[in-house]
Amino acid sequence: MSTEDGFDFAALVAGGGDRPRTASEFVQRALRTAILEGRIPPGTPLRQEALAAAFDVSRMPVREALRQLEAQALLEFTPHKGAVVAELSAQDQADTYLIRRALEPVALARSIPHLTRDDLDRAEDLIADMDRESDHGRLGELNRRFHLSLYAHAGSPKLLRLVERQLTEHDRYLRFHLAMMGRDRMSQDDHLAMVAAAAARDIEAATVVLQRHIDVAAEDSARFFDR
Amino acid sequence: MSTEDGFDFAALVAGGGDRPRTASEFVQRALRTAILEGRIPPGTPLRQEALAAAFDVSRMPVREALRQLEAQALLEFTPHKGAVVAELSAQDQADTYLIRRALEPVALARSIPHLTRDDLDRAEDLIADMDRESDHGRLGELNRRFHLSLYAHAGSPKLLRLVERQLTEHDRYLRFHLAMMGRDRMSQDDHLAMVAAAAARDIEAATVVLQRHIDVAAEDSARFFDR
DNA sequence: CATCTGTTGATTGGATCCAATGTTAAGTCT
DNA sequence: AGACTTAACATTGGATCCAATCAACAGATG
Repeated sequence: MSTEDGFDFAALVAGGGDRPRTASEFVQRALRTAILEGRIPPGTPLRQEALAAAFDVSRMPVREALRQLEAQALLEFTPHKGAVVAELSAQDQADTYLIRRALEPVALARSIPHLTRDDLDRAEDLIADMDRESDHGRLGELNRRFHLSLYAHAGSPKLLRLVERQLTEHDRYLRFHLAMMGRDRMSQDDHLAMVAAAAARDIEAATVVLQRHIDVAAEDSARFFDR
Repeated sequence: MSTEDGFDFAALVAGGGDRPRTASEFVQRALRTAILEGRIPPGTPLRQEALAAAFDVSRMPVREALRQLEAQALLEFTPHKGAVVAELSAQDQADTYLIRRALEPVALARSIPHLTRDDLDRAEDLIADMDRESDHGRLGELNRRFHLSLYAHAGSPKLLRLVERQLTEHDRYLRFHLAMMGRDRMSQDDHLAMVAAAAARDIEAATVVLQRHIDVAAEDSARFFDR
Protein backbone atom coordinates (compact mmCIF):
# COMPACT_ATOMS: atom_id res chain seq x y z
CA MET A 1 0.00 0.00 0.00
CA SER A 2 2.99 2.27 0.33
CA THR A 3 3.64 2.19 -3.39
CA GLU A 4 0.32 3.83 -4.23
CA ASP A 5 1.38 6.74 -6.33
CA GLY A 6 4.70 7.77 -4.95
CA PHE A 7 3.37 8.58 -1.52
CA ASP A 8 1.31 6.83 1.11
CA PHE A 9 -1.34 9.37 1.98
CA ALA A 10 -3.15 6.98 4.31
CA ALA A 11 -0.38 7.46 6.85
CA LEU A 12 -1.51 11.04 7.38
CA VAL A 13 -4.91 10.21 8.69
CA ALA A 14 -3.94 9.99 12.34
CA GLY A 15 -4.59 13.64 13.13
CA GLY A 16 -3.22 14.84 16.43
CA GLY A 17 -4.79 17.33 18.80
CA ASP A 18 -8.44 18.29 18.96
CA ARG A 19 -10.61 16.95 16.21
CA PRO A 20 -11.66 19.90 14.03
CA ARG A 21 -15.33 20.74 13.69
CA THR A 22 -15.36 20.34 9.93
CA ALA A 23 -13.91 17.78 7.57
CA SER A 24 -12.41 20.53 5.44
CA GLU A 25 -10.43 21.82 8.40
CA PHE A 26 -9.38 18.32 9.31
CA VAL A 27 -7.92 17.70 5.89
CA GLN A 28 -6.36 21.13 5.79
CA ARG A 29 -4.50 20.66 9.08
CA ALA A 30 -3.33 17.18 8.28
CA LEU A 31 -1.99 18.17 4.89
CA ARG A 32 -0.45 21.33 6.25
CA THR A 33 1.60 19.68 8.97
CA ALA A 34 2.51 16.84 6.65
CA ILE A 35 3.92 19.29 4.13
CA LEU A 36 5.66 21.41 6.74
CA GLU A 37 7.27 18.41 8.38
CA GLY A 38 8.50 17.24 5.03
CA ARG A 39 6.46 14.06 5.05
CA ILE A 40 5.15 14.90 1.60
CA PRO A 41 8.13 15.78 -0.56
CA PRO A 42 8.09 18.93 -2.69
CA GLY A 43 6.81 18.34 -6.17
CA THR A 44 4.41 15.60 -5.15
CA PRO A 45 1.16 15.92 -7.09
CA LEU A 46 -1.89 15.89 -4.84
CA ARG A 47 -4.70 13.98 -6.50
CA GLN A 48 -8.05 14.92 -5.06
CA GLU A 49 -9.48 11.45 -5.39
CA ALA A 50 -6.54 9.82 -3.62
CA LEU A 51 -6.66 12.32 -0.77
CA ALA A 52 -10.40 11.93 -0.41
CA ALA A 53 -10.01 8.18 -0.15
CA ALA A 54 -7.16 8.48 2.34
CA PHE A 55 -9.11 10.80 4.62
CA ASP A 56 -12.37 8.97 4.00
CA VAL A 57 -14.26 12.07 2.90
CA SER A 58 -15.57 13.26 -0.43
CA ARG A 59 -13.52 15.32 -2.84
CA MET A 60 -15.17 18.57 -1.80
CA PRO A 61 -13.55 19.17 1.59
CA VAL A 62 -10.29 18.19 -0.05
CA ARG A 63 -10.76 20.88 -2.64
CA GLU A 64 -11.44 23.51 -0.01
CA ALA A 65 -8.38 22.44 1.94
CA LEU A 66 -6.22 22.63 -1.17
CA ARG A 67 -7.44 26.14 -1.88
CA GLN A 68 -6.50 27.27 1.58
CA LEU A 69 -3.08 25.70 1.38
CA GLU A 70 -2.56 27.32 -1.98
CA ALA A 71 -3.20 30.74 -0.44
CA GLN A 72 -0.57 29.85 2.15
CA ALA A 73 1.92 29.14 -0.63
CA LEU A 74 2.38 25.57 0.56
CA LEU A 75 1.32 24.22 -2.80
CA GLU A 76 0.86 25.42 -6.32
CA PHE A 77 -2.34 25.19 -8.26
CA THR A 78 -2.65 25.01 -12.01
CA PRO A 79 -6.18 25.45 -13.40
CA HIS A 80 -6.99 22.10 -14.90
CA LYS A 81 -3.90 20.24 -13.84
CA GLY A 82 -4.22 20.10 -10.09
CA ALA A 83 -2.12 20.85 -7.03
CA VAL A 84 1.57 20.15 -6.43
CA VAL A 85 3.48 20.55 -3.18
CA ALA A 86 5.50 23.75 -3.46
CA GLU A 87 9.14 23.28 -4.31
CA LEU A 88 11.95 24.48 -2.10
CA SER A 89 14.36 26.82 -3.82
CA ALA A 90 17.51 28.65 -2.91
CA GLN A 91 15.82 31.91 -3.83
CA ASP A 92 12.84 31.23 -1.63
CA GLN A 93 15.01 30.22 1.27
CA ALA A 94 17.15 33.33 0.96
CA ASP A 95 14.02 35.45 0.87
CA THR A 96 12.70 33.78 3.99
CA TYR A 97 15.84 34.73 5.87
CA LEU A 98 15.70 38.24 4.47
CA ILE A 99 12.19 38.64 5.77
CA ARG A 100 12.94 37.08 9.13
CA ARG A 101 15.93 39.36 9.55
CA ALA A 102 13.76 42.38 8.95
CA LEU A 103 10.80 41.35 11.08
CA GLU A 104 12.02 39.36 14.05
CA PRO A 105 14.30 42.02 15.58
CA VAL A 106 11.32 44.39 15.58
CA ALA A 107 9.15 41.84 17.33
CA LEU A 108 11.86 41.03 19.84
CA ALA A 109 12.59 44.67 20.64
CA ARG A 110 8.94 45.42 21.26
CA SER A 111 8.45 42.30 23.32
CA ILE A 112 11.42 42.42 25.67
CA PRO A 113 10.12 45.16 28.01
CA HIS A 114 7.02 43.09 28.75
CA LEU A 115 8.53 39.65 29.17
CA THR A 116 7.88 38.07 32.54
CA ARG A 117 10.08 35.71 34.51
CA ASP A 118 7.71 32.94 33.49
CA ASP A 119 8.21 33.70 29.81
CA LEU A 120 11.96 33.56 30.19
CA ASP A 121 11.78 30.31 32.13
CA ARG A 122 9.67 28.75 29.43
CA ALA A 123 12.12 29.91 26.78
CA GLU A 124 14.95 28.23 28.67
CA ASP A 125 12.87 25.09 29.01
CA LEU A 126 12.44 25.05 25.26
CA ILE A 127 16.19 25.32 24.78
CA ALA A 128 16.61 22.31 27.05
CA ASP A 129 13.93 20.46 25.11
CA MET A 130 15.75 21.17 21.89
CA ASP A 131 18.92 19.69 23.34
CA ARG A 132 17.06 16.48 24.07
CA GLU A 133 15.02 16.24 20.90
CA SER A 134 16.39 14.16 18.08
CA ASP A 135 13.54 14.11 15.59
CA HIS A 136 14.02 16.80 13.00
CA GLY A 137 10.36 17.52 12.53
CA ARG A 138 9.76 18.20 16.20
CA LEU A 139 13.03 20.10 16.53
CA GLY A 140 11.79 22.60 14.02
CA GLU A 141 8.60 23.08 15.97
CA LEU A 142 10.51 23.59 19.22
CA ASN A 143 12.75 26.14 17.54
CA ARG A 144 9.71 27.96 16.24
CA ARG A 145 8.05 27.97 19.64
CA PHE A 146 11.24 29.22 21.26
CA HIS A 147 11.50 32.20 18.97
CA LEU A 148 7.81 32.99 19.26
CA SER A 149 7.92 32.80 23.04
CA LEU A 150 10.37 35.68 23.08
CA TYR A 151 8.23 37.75 20.71
CA ALA A 152 4.94 36.96 22.38
CA HIS A 153 4.54 40.31 24.13
CA ALA A 154 5.25 42.48 21.11
CA GLY A 155 1.62 43.55 21.19
CA SER A 156 1.25 43.16 17.44
CA PRO A 157 -0.82 40.12 16.55
CA LYS A 158 -0.53 40.66 12.83
CA LEU A 159 3.24 40.94 13.02
CA LEU A 160 3.38 37.79 15.11
CA ARG A 161 1.23 35.84 12.69
CA LEU A 162 3.53 36.88 9.91
CA VAL A 163 6.65 35.93 11.82
CA GLU A 164 5.10 32.62 12.76
CA ARG A 165 4.40 31.98 9.13
CA GLN A 166 7.98 32.71 8.15
CA LEU A 167 9.22 30.43 10.89
CA THR A 168 7.03 27.58 9.74
CA GLU A 169 8.22 28.01 6.18
CA HIS A 170 11.74 28.13 7.54
CA ASP A 171 11.01 24.77 9.16
CA ARG A 172 10.78 23.13 5.79
CA TYR A 173 14.32 24.24 5.00
CA LEU A 174 15.67 23.61 8.46
CA ARG A 175 14.49 20.02 8.23
CA PHE A 176 16.21 19.59 4.89
CA HIS A 177 19.28 21.24 6.31
CA LEU A 178 19.52 19.08 9.43
CA ALA A 179 18.99 15.91 7.47
CA MET A 180 22.24 16.53 5.62
CA MET A 181 24.25 18.02 8.42
CA GLY A 182 23.53 15.35 10.98
CA ARG A 183 22.72 16.34 14.53
CA ASP A 184 23.86 19.86 15.18
CA ARG A 185 24.23 21.80 18.37
CA MET A 186 23.17 24.62 16.10
CA SER A 187 23.05 28.06 17.60
CA GLN A 188 21.99 27.09 21.09
CA ASP A 189 24.65 29.53 22.22
CA ASP A 190 22.79 32.27 20.43
CA HIS A 191 19.53 31.11 21.94
CA LEU A 192 20.95 31.25 25.45
CA ALA A 193 22.52 34.63 24.78
CA MET A 194 19.19 35.98 23.57
CA VAL A 195 17.40 34.85 26.71
CA ALA A 196 20.13 36.34 28.87
CA ALA A 197 19.98 39.67 27.06
CA ALA A 198 16.20 39.66 27.27
CA ALA A 199 16.33 38.97 30.99
CA ALA A 200 18.65 41.95 31.38
CA ARG A 201 16.23 44.03 29.27
CA ASP A 202 19.12 44.78 26.95
CA ILE A 203 17.25 45.28 23.70
CA GLU A 204 20.33 46.27 21.75
CA ALA A 205 22.31 43.20 22.68
CA ALA A 206 19.38 40.86 22.12
CA THR A 207 18.60 42.15 18.65
CA VAL A 208 22.25 42.06 17.64
CA VAL A 209 22.49 38.43 18.65
CA LEU A 210 19.24 37.64 16.87
CA GLN A 211 20.36 39.27 13.66
CA ARG A 212 23.65 37.46 13.70
CA HIS A 213 21.82 34.25 14.53
CA ILE A 214 19.66 34.63 11.45
CA ASP A 215 22.56 35.70 9.25
CA VAL A 216 24.62 32.68 10.23
CA ALA A 217 21.71 30.35 9.66
CA ALA A 218 21.17 31.95 6.27
CA GLU A 219 24.78 31.44 5.24
CA ASP A 220 24.84 27.88 6.53
CA SER A 221 21.67 26.94 4.74
CA ALA A 222 22.62 28.65 1.51
CA ARG A 223 25.47 26.18 1.02
CA PHE A 224 23.09 23.27 0.64
CA PHE A 225 21.50 24.85 -2.36
CA ASP A 226 24.69 25.62 -4.26
CA ARG A 227 24.37 23.13 -7.03
CA MET B 1 -32.38 45.38 -6.58
CA SER B 2 -29.95 47.41 -4.52
CA THR B 3 -31.73 46.55 -1.30
CA GLU B 4 -30.99 42.85 -1.57
CA ASP B 5 -29.36 42.06 1.70
CA GLY B 6 -27.51 45.20 2.65
CA PHE B 7 -25.28 45.18 -0.38
CA ASP B 8 -25.76 45.00 -4.11
CA PHE B 9 -23.48 42.18 -5.13
CA ALA B 10 -24.63 42.32 -8.73
CA ALA B 11 -22.63 45.51 -9.21
CA LEU B 12 -19.43 43.50 -8.86
CA VAL B 13 -20.00 41.31 -11.86
CA ALA B 14 -18.24 43.58 -14.36
CA GLY B 15 -14.77 42.15 -13.79
CA GLY B 16 -11.91 44.10 -15.31
CA GLY B 17 -8.79 42.72 -16.94
CA ASP B 18 -8.38 39.31 -18.47
CA ARG B 19 -11.21 36.90 -17.87
CA PRO B 20 -10.00 34.18 -15.54
CA ARG B 21 -9.94 30.57 -16.71
CA THR B 22 -12.14 29.31 -13.92
CA ALA B 23 -15.30 30.55 -12.27
CA SER B 24 -13.73 30.16 -8.86
CA GLU B 25 -10.91 32.51 -9.77
CA PHE B 26 -13.35 34.94 -11.30
CA VAL B 27 -15.36 35.17 -8.10
CA GLN B 28 -12.22 35.32 -6.02
CA ARG B 29 -10.80 38.28 -7.91
CA ALA B 30 -14.06 40.21 -7.99
CA LEU B 31 -14.65 39.77 -4.28
CA ARG B 32 -11.05 40.55 -3.48
CA THR B 33 -10.91 43.87 -5.27
CA ALA B 34 -14.37 44.77 -4.02
CA ILE B 35 -13.26 44.26 -0.43
CA LEU B 36 -9.95 46.01 -0.93
CA GLU B 37 -11.57 49.00 -2.58
CA GLY B 38 -14.00 49.24 0.27
CA ARG B 39 -17.03 48.54 -1.89
CA ILE B 40 -18.10 45.86 0.55
CA PRO B 41 -17.96 47.36 4.04
CA PRO B 42 -16.22 45.49 6.86
CA GLY B 43 -18.57 43.29 8.83
CA THR B 44 -20.80 42.52 5.86
CA PRO B 45 -21.89 38.88 5.96
CA LEU B 46 -21.23 37.08 2.69
CA ARG B 47 -24.09 34.69 1.97
CA GLN B 48 -23.04 31.99 -0.43
CA GLU B 49 -26.38 31.80 -2.11
CA ALA B 50 -26.55 35.55 -2.72
CA LEU B 51 -23.02 35.64 -4.14
CA ALA B 52 -23.71 32.65 -6.36
CA ALA B 53 -26.78 34.36 -7.76
CA ALA B 54 -24.93 37.65 -8.28
CA PHE B 55 -22.11 36.00 -10.19
CA ASP B 56 -24.42 33.56 -11.91
CA VAL B 57 -22.56 30.48 -10.79
CA SER B 58 -23.30 27.73 -8.33
CA ARG B 59 -22.36 27.93 -4.67
CA MET B 60 -19.28 25.80 -5.11
CA PRO B 61 -16.92 28.23 -6.84
CA VAL B 62 -18.11 30.78 -4.30
CA ARG B 63 -17.08 28.52 -1.48
CA GLU B 64 -13.63 27.99 -2.95
CA ALA B 65 -13.21 31.72 -3.43
CA LEU B 66 -14.23 32.39 0.15
CA ARG B 67 -11.69 29.87 1.43
CA GLN B 68 -8.93 31.58 -0.48
CA LEU B 69 -9.92 35.01 0.76
CA GLU B 70 -10.05 33.67 4.28
CA ALA B 71 -6.45 32.53 3.99
CA GLN B 72 -5.62 36.06 2.84
CA ALA B 73 -7.21 37.44 6.02
CA LEU B 74 -9.69 39.48 3.99
CA LEU B 75 -12.61 37.78 5.65
CA GLU B 76 -13.30 35.67 8.68
CA PHE B 77 -14.89 32.28 8.63
CA THR B 78 -16.88 30.70 11.42
CA PRO B 79 -17.67 27.00 10.99
CA HIS B 80 -21.40 26.88 10.54
CA LYS B 81 -22.09 30.58 10.52
CA GLY B 82 -20.44 31.72 7.32
CA ALA B 83 -18.02 34.40 6.16
CA VAL B 84 -17.84 38.04 7.18
CA VAL B 85 -15.68 40.77 5.64
CA ALA B 86 -12.75 41.33 8.01
CA GLU B 87 -13.05 44.35 10.25
CA LEU B 88 -10.56 47.20 10.24
CA SER B 89 -8.96 47.89 13.58
CA ALA B 90 -6.50 50.38 14.96
CA GLN B 91 -4.30 47.52 16.08
CA ASP B 92 -4.29 45.92 12.68
CA GLN B 93 -3.53 49.19 10.98
CA ALA B 94 -0.65 49.93 13.33
CA ASP B 95 0.74 46.46 12.70
CA THR B 96 0.54 46.96 8.97
CA TYR B 97 2.67 50.07 9.23
CA LEU B 98 5.09 48.31 11.55
CA ILE B 99 5.54 45.55 9.01
CA ARG B 100 5.82 47.93 6.08
CA ARG B 101 8.44 49.96 7.92
CA ALA B 102 10.50 46.86 8.48
CA LEU B 103 10.18 45.35 5.01
CA GLU B 104 9.99 48.13 2.46
CA PRO B 105 13.34 49.78 3.20
CA VAL B 106 14.99 46.41 2.67
CA ALA B 107 13.26 45.96 -0.65
CA LEU B 108 14.09 49.49 -1.74
CA ALA B 109 17.76 49.24 -0.77
CA ARG B 110 18.18 46.01 -2.69
CA SER B 111 16.33 47.32 -5.70
CA ILE B 112 17.93 50.73 -6.20
CA PRO B 113 21.21 49.54 -7.72
CA HIS B 114 19.33 47.75 -10.49
CA LEU B 115 16.71 50.34 -11.36
CA THR B 116 16.78 51.46 -14.97
CA ARG B 117 15.95 54.84 -16.40
CA ASP B 118 12.70 53.32 -17.62
CA ASP B 119 11.73 52.21 -14.14
CA LEU B 120 12.32 55.68 -12.76
CA ASP B 121 10.33 57.27 -15.58
CA ARG B 122 7.42 54.96 -14.90
CA ALA B 123 7.57 55.80 -11.21
CA GLU B 124 7.36 59.48 -12.05
CA ASP B 125 4.47 58.81 -14.37
CA LEU B 126 2.65 57.12 -11.55
CA ILE B 127 3.19 60.15 -9.34
CA ALA B 128 1.67 62.31 -12.05
CA ASP B 129 -1.23 59.88 -12.38
CA MET B 130 -1.84 60.10 -8.66
CA ASP B 131 -2.02 63.88 -8.91
CA ARG B 132 -4.75 63.56 -11.51
CA GLU B 133 -6.72 60.73 -9.95
CA SER B 134 -9.65 61.62 -7.75
CA ASP B 135 -11.24 58.25 -7.06
CA HIS B 136 -9.99 56.89 -3.77
CA GLY B 137 -10.11 53.27 -4.81
CA ARG B 138 -7.90 53.82 -7.82
CA LEU B 139 -5.61 56.16 -5.92
CA GLY B 140 -4.75 53.36 -3.56
CA GLU B 141 -3.88 51.12 -6.46
CA LEU B 142 -1.67 53.77 -8.03
CA ASN B 143 0.10 54.31 -4.74
CA ARG B 144 0.68 50.59 -4.44
CA ARG B 145 2.02 50.35 -7.95
CA PHE B 146 4.32 53.30 -7.37
CA HIS B 147 5.91 51.73 -4.33
CA LEU B 148 6.21 48.36 -5.99
CA SER B 149 7.80 49.86 -9.08
CA LEU B 150 10.68 51.08 -6.95
CA TYR B 151 11.12 47.70 -5.29
CA ALA B 152 10.74 45.66 -8.46
CA HIS B 153 14.42 44.82 -8.86
CA ALA B 154 15.04 43.69 -5.31
CA GLY B 155 15.50 40.18 -6.67
CA SER B 156 13.39 38.66 -3.92
CA PRO B 157 10.03 37.52 -5.24
CA LYS B 158 8.81 36.27 -1.89
CA LEU B 159 9.67 39.55 -0.21
CA LEU B 160 7.89 41.44 -2.95
CA ARG B 161 4.78 39.34 -2.67
CA LEU B 162 4.72 40.02 1.03
CA VAL B 163 5.21 43.75 0.57
CA GLU B 164 2.51 43.82 -2.07
CA ARG B 165 0.18 42.13 0.34
CA GLN B 166 0.87 44.67 3.04
CA LEU B 167 0.33 47.47 0.57
CA THR B 168 -3.01 46.08 -0.51
CA GLU B 169 -4.11 45.74 3.09
CA HIS B 170 -2.88 49.25 3.64
CA ASP B 171 -5.16 50.29 0.79
CA ARG B 172 -8.21 49.45 2.84
CA TYR B 173 -7.11 51.88 5.52
CA LEU B 174 -5.87 54.51 3.11
CA ARG B 175 -9.26 54.61 1.49
CA PHE B 176 -10.94 55.04 4.83
CA HIS B 177 -8.40 57.70 5.70
CA LEU B 178 -8.83 59.71 2.50
CA ALA B 179 -12.58 59.60 2.71
CA MET B 180 -12.46 61.58 5.94
CA MET B 181 -9.58 63.85 5.13
CA GLY B 182 -10.85 65.00 1.78
CA ARG B 183 -8.46 65.20 -1.13
CA ASP B 184 -4.93 65.30 0.08
CA ARG B 185 -1.72 66.09 -1.68
CA MET B 186 -0.45 63.46 0.69
CA SER B 187 3.22 62.72 0.62
CA GLN B 188 3.85 63.33 -3.04
CA ASP B 189 6.89 65.28 -1.86
CA ASP B 190 8.21 62.12 -0.28
CA HIS B 191 7.42 60.19 -3.44
CA LEU B 192 9.37 62.64 -5.58
CA ALA B 193 12.24 62.66 -3.11
CA MET B 194 12.39 58.88 -3.20
CA VAL B 195 12.61 58.79 -6.96
CA ALA B 196 15.29 61.48 -6.94
CA ALA B 197 17.34 59.61 -4.36
CA ALA B 198 16.90 56.37 -6.26
CA ALA B 199 18.03 58.04 -9.48
CA ALA B 200 21.14 59.26 -7.68
CA ARG B 201 21.67 55.71 -6.33
CA ASP B 202 21.65 57.17 -2.85
CA ILE B 203 20.34 54.21 -0.89
CA GLU B 204 20.76 55.88 2.46
CA ALA B 205 18.75 58.97 1.53
CA ALA B 206 16.04 56.96 -0.19
CA THR B 207 15.46 54.61 2.72
CA VAL B 208 15.43 57.48 5.20
CA VAL B 209 12.74 59.24 3.20
CA LEU B 210 10.77 56.03 2.88
CA GLN B 211 10.88 55.33 6.59
CA ARG B 212 9.78 58.82 7.43
CA HIS B 213 7.09 58.56 4.77
CA ILE B 214 5.70 55.45 6.42
CA ASP B 215 6.02 56.85 9.92
CA VAL B 216 4.12 59.99 9.02
CA ALA B 217 1.41 58.00 7.31
CA ALA B 218 1.17 55.78 10.37
CA GLU B 219 0.74 58.73 12.70
CA ASP B 220 -1.77 60.41 10.41
CA SER B 221 -3.86 57.32 10.07
CA ALA B 222 -3.74 56.44 13.74
CA ARG B 223 -5.71 59.59 14.58
CA PHE B 224 -8.76 58.33 12.76
CA PHE B 225 -9.01 55.36 15.04
CA ASP B 226 -8.77 57.24 18.30
CA ARG B 227 -12.28 56.81 19.49
C1' DC C 1 10.72 9.04 -40.42
C1' DA C 2 8.87 13.10 -38.36
C1' DT C 3 4.80 15.57 -37.54
C1' DC C 4 0.22 16.45 -37.17
C1' DT C 5 -4.33 14.98 -35.80
C1' DG C 6 -8.10 12.53 -33.77
C1' DT C 7 -9.51 9.71 -30.05
C1' DT C 8 -9.54 7.72 -25.46
C1' DG C 9 -8.67 7.94 -20.59
C1' DA C 10 -7.74 10.46 -16.45
C1' DT C 11 -8.53 14.42 -13.62
C1' DT C 12 -10.28 18.61 -12.37
C1' DG C 13 -14.20 22.20 -12.31
C1' DG C 14 -19.07 23.02 -11.55
C1' DA C 15 -23.99 21.94 -10.43
C1' DT C 16 -27.40 19.84 -7.79
C1' DC C 17 -29.02 17.29 -3.94
C1' DC C 18 -29.05 15.90 0.94
C1' DA C 19 -27.50 16.21 5.84
C1' DA C 20 -25.98 18.82 9.81
C1' DT C 21 -25.89 22.89 12.38
C1' DG C 22 -27.21 27.34 13.93
C1' DT C 23 -30.84 30.73 14.59
C1' DT C 24 -35.25 32.49 15.44
C1' DA C 25 -39.63 32.56 17.21
C1' DA C 26 -43.60 30.64 19.11
C1' DG C 27 -45.52 28.21 22.93
C1' DT C 28 -45.61 26.30 27.55
C1' DC C 29 -44.68 26.03 32.32
C1' DT C 30 -43.45 28.09 36.66
C1' DA D 1 -44.46 38.20 33.05
C1' DG D 2 -40.14 35.83 32.50
C1' DA D 3 -37.44 31.89 31.43
C1' DC D 4 -37.07 27.53 29.38
C1' DT D 5 -38.29 24.15 25.67
C1' DT D 6 -39.21 22.97 21.17
C1' DA D 7 -40.24 23.27 16.52
C1' DA D 8 -39.75 25.66 12.01
C1' DC D 9 -36.58 28.01 9.01
C1' DA D 10 -32.32 29.62 7.04
C1' DT D 11 -27.68 28.66 5.97
C1' DT D 12 -23.66 26.13 5.68
C1' DG D 13 -21.04 21.53 5.11
C1' DG D 14 -20.62 17.32 2.46
C1' DA D 15 -21.67 13.84 -1.21
C1' DT D 16 -22.67 12.54 -5.75
C1' DC D 17 -23.26 13.39 -10.51
C1' DC D 18 -22.17 15.62 -14.94
C1' DA D 19 -19.35 18.67 -17.99
C1' DA D 20 -14.99 20.68 -19.42
C1' DT D 21 -10.21 20.35 -19.95
C1' DC D 22 -5.77 18.20 -20.29
C1' DA D 23 -2.44 14.31 -21.29
C1' DA D 24 -1.12 10.33 -23.69
C1' DC D 25 -1.24 7.48 -27.47
C1' DA D 26 -2.38 5.57 -31.95
C1' DG D 27 -2.83 6.29 -36.63
C1' DA D 28 -2.63 8.88 -40.88
C1' DT D 29 -0.11 11.88 -43.95
C1' DG D 30 3.56 14.65 -45.89
